[in-house]
Amino acid sequence: MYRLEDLNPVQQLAVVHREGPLLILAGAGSGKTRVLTYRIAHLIAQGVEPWEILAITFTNKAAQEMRERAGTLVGSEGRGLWVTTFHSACVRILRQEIGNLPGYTRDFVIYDSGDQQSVLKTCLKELNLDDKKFPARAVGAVISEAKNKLLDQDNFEQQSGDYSQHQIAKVYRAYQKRLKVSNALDFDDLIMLTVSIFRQNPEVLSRYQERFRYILVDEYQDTNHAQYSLVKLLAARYRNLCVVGDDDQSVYGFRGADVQNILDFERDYPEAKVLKLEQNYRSTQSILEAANSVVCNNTERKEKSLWTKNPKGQPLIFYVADDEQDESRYVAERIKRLRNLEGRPLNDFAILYRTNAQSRVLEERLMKEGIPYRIFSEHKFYERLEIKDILAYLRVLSNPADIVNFVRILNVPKRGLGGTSLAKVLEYTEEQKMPILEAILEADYIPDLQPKARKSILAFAQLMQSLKELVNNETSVYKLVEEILNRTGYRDPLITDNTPESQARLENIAEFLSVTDEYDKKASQSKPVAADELGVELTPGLSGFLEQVSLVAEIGQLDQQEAAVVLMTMHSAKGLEFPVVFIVGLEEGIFPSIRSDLEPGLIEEERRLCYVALTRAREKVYLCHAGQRMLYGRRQYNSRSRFLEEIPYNLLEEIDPIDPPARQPKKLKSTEFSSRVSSTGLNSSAFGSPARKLGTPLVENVQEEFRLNDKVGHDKFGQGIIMGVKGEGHQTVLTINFQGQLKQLIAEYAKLTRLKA
DNA sequence: CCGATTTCCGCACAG
DNA sequence: CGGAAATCGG
Repeated sequence: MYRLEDLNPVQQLAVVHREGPLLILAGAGSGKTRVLTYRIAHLIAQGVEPWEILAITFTNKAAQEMRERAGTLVGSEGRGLWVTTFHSACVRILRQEIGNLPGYTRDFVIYDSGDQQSVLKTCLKELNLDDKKFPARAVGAVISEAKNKLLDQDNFEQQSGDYSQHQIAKVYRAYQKRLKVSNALDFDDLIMLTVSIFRQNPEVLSRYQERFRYILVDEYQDTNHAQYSLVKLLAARYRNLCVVGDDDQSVYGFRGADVQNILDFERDYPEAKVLKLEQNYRSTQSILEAANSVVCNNTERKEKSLWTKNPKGQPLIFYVADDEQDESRYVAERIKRLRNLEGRPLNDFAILYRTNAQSRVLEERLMKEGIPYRIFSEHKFYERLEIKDILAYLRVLSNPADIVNFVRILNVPKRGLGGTSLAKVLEYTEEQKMPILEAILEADYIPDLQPKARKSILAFAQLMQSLKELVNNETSVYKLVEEILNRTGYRDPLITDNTPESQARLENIAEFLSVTDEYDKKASQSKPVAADELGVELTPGLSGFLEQVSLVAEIGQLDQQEAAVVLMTMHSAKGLEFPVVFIVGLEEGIFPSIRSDLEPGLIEEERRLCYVALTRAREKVYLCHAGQRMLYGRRQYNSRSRFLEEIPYNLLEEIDPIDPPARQPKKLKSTEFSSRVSSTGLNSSAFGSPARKLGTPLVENVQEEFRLNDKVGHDKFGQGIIMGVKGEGHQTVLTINFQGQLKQLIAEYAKLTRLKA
């Protein structure tokens, strides 16, 4: 059972709000998952049927967490409730409504980005496009972007202007054609085509509108246009749409997320109720204040001010490293000391970086120091070569038209069938317009094949035929995979090899087998009983298994409970929290990334990322800057990240209080922030300003008109207290706390009056 | 056709 | 620098 008393007043309002649109602006650590799950429980308690509720998240992890937490609140009352990702919801709808998409059957397969890539390469070759001018990756990105904007191949062609766009429009068309031949959809299609079916078939849409009378969307700031439209369509009738998000945490612009969706919610739904969850339960005041003062430099954002009842905590610690080696040494050393001095377990620590390339040095250091660590999101289980191979067998068996996966396995293991034979097979398949797996049964009629190749293809065809019988006899997935492995001899070369890599592959295969076994067992229990099964219906058999795999992409991570420091990008840290957080590489050109210099708006996204990173921490934040850094095989000299300058000085300390006080721990001198080295790595003298060493004061006579903690008055913002002083003379920038609202003002222009304390 | 060698290229990323 | 793809030679 759930208790409303466990929630703060605003959270309660969010939970009990019943009819009509609701926008919940949920700051970092404000208990939004709690609100969402309680809201689901409350709706059900108020008599809403669970199957009338649709809760959408972005990641499987979030969906699973929400399912579990909702499950403990409502128990078996939750049967029929949908708590899923956008993609998984769309797949379920599409399996049902695929009849509205000519050319597709319900066995359709989902192509991942790798599969997508190989289809694109074929298309580019077919159209004789220079793959230097049109790299498959880039073209794929354009097509994906188009789909996220709901532009199908016709719309895209219409709105394409220059030559290059017209060429891409051709590729787009060819690409869709090839997907259809393979009875395949890519991830972006799942959303775009669901929307398209809804738009073209009002009676279909109507059924779903009637069913999902209450819709909840998590991380609404991350929705792209297609997802936004999908939600809008579904909610159009009952308008019981509750969206939760934080515009300050929108960091996925690069994959089509549009912050405007959340900013415009009140325009789309004028009757919307808006609630702000501003109490943070996670971080210390210092951390929160630092995060706020960084993000308040952004212009396009909803005003909000996070606060907390938590203690002030210690200042954020700032370390200037010589280079990336020194940086990693510092991090490792700090972790060791905090473990010794404060008895912290390894799981307390997270190291966050901007790009994956930064992880290696850290890894090497941790390894050397014997500190157990775990890299979050190394490449995905289902994307490993051997797993993809086995999956390719399964996919072709389930969908005989699947060309990409056919190509993948034709010569795996080695059957002496290379590009030449493959081309002939493909040509024949295209002419005959039949599924490729059926085409090769007629290998005798395929022209121009070498006798050896012909024989080999026929043998392969018969092998697949025999495996297909197993599928038809509803053999368990486990048994099927075992038969594939045995009959193809897939593991033989790995066993012979006996290298560490081949050993790892064999282990992965063994793990895959246990995944299939688990699936067989789970799916055969017809009723979802346990609470954690809310919203997951497993179809027994191969197709159900494949769907699960396509949508989940990551294997249940149960065995990763062992204590270890975690390393991850700031992006993947979103939604997580740690007692101690290290943020490394605070350098212009790294973080913020080099690209934010030119593209407008990008810097604001980087700043939000900084906000996300800082607010992951509960107790302590360590910030590192390296004066020089080896990256991508070249040495870079970067100046300090502007984000460091945006944190008020009184919240930063350069000497960690856990150090023995050799000298008095000093506050950072503001002058140390004013000098910058140009990001080209050359010193700035070439640009007119005199070369000088970092740390040397720029201005000799500092007029200290305003000092920390001075009380000041402003005719617009009222009374405030100075939280930070940065820069000198004309450039002095003050960070002022006006009743919880942090503002950064230029002292010279702000017309401030000094008040007596 | 296959393995070895060279060349190329580089943000963030779930589904 | 390191991984993936392209190219070369047997």
